[in-house]
Amino acid sequence: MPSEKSGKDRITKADRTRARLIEVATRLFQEHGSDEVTVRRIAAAAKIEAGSIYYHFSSRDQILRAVLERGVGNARDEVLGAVAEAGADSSPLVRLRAALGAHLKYTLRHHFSSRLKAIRRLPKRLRDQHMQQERDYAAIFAGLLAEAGRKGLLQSGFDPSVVRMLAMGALTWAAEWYDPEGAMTPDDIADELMRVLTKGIAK
Amino acid sequence: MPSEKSGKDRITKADRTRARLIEVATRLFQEHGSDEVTVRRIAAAAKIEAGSIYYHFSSRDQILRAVLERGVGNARDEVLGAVAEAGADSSPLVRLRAALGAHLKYTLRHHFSSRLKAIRRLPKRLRDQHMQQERDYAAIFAGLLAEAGRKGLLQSGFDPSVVRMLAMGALTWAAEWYDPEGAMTPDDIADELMRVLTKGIAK
DNA sequence: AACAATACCGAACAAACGTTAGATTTTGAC
DNA sequence: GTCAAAATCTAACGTTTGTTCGGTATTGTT
Repeated sequence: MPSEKSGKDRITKADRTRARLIEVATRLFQEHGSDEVTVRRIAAAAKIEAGSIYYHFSSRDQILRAVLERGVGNARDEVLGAVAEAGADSSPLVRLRAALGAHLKYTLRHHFSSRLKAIRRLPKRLRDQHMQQERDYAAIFAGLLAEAGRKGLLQSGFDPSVVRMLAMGALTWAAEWYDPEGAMTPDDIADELMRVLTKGIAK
Repeated sequence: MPSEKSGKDRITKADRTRARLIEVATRLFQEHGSDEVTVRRIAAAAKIEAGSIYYHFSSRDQILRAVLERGVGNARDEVLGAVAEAGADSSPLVRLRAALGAHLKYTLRHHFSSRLKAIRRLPKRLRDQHMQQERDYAAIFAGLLAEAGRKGLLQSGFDPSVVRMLAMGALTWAAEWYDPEGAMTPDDIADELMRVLTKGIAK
């Protein structure tokens, strides 16, 4: 295995190969299910031989771990970016709309949900770590809801955490039925959800 | 392969074994992902040898097909049952609440979502058939929403099919985070969703 | 140019997979 | 009890999987 935490911060060839491996593995995990992707396919897509992968990763699960880690981290960055872009002084509900939209776009782009089921197979230690990342991610949305509540924008008598999970779940699951060829854009869907979320559909 | 469409309606031993195979396969697909369940594990759980399975099913995919078929069929039955129980003359929104509750309960009990992933791997012919079943299932909810619209119970300006998918998705995804040990019951969650769906959360 | 360290190849491994086919047992009708 | 049909067993098959390892290029430094 190549340089781990060595003082050398020079970009070696192994670093590039490792990055390329994570890149193609991520793409393959998106396009096909995470179970259909073999190390040989990853290797082929990275223009490398199968055995060479084990110079960079000690096992297949380590690749999955790297992909998941980068995945959640990126999603968090994108959602936080969208929230920031909405402006810190905008309404919490506007920022929530931005966050949900970014979440949906990321989920669609990376077919997030198909990965999650792989988590159960992960070693306990790594799984816990990933769950923590997931909690941090959810906290963004919970924070916005809480802020809206504090500013008196919300009704009372509902469970914010359940609503948060229902809303995020609705979008996460949207990746299963969303049709890029259809008339709806991701923003349309996010708008629709936000509309239901705020005003409801009943007269 | 045993009796197919023979006039004999006697319950043979193969019928029982076949039923038992579907039963344990269903359970195994729930508990573990559908990809981790091997033919040998199904056989072992059914107290049979691996090779004997091929007396009842011509391939592994045929088992999966049988499981999916029974799964969607049962879900449909339960949802329709809950709707009927609510009374044909009750408000469409009350019946929608009943349908969503039944959907959630079935999803929780059978860990439905974990199965859907396998659909992409199914032979095209079988997949189309299953998609059709899925559409029939969704039509129950679409019908209730449409009826509510016709009776003037709903606002205008939202897309019913998107709302339907968001609502069903929110519950389907609930299977990923629902904690049976927690304070919430499935009915609580269905109530919460129905509350948001109708009244929204904003002031 | 020479020489370690680095990066990768390529062939093999054992294990597990779905599946097959012949032998063997179990079942139900007579 | 007999005997064919039905149901299951048993032992293998050919693949594919993740992984290992000794060898071979490639690289960067002197």
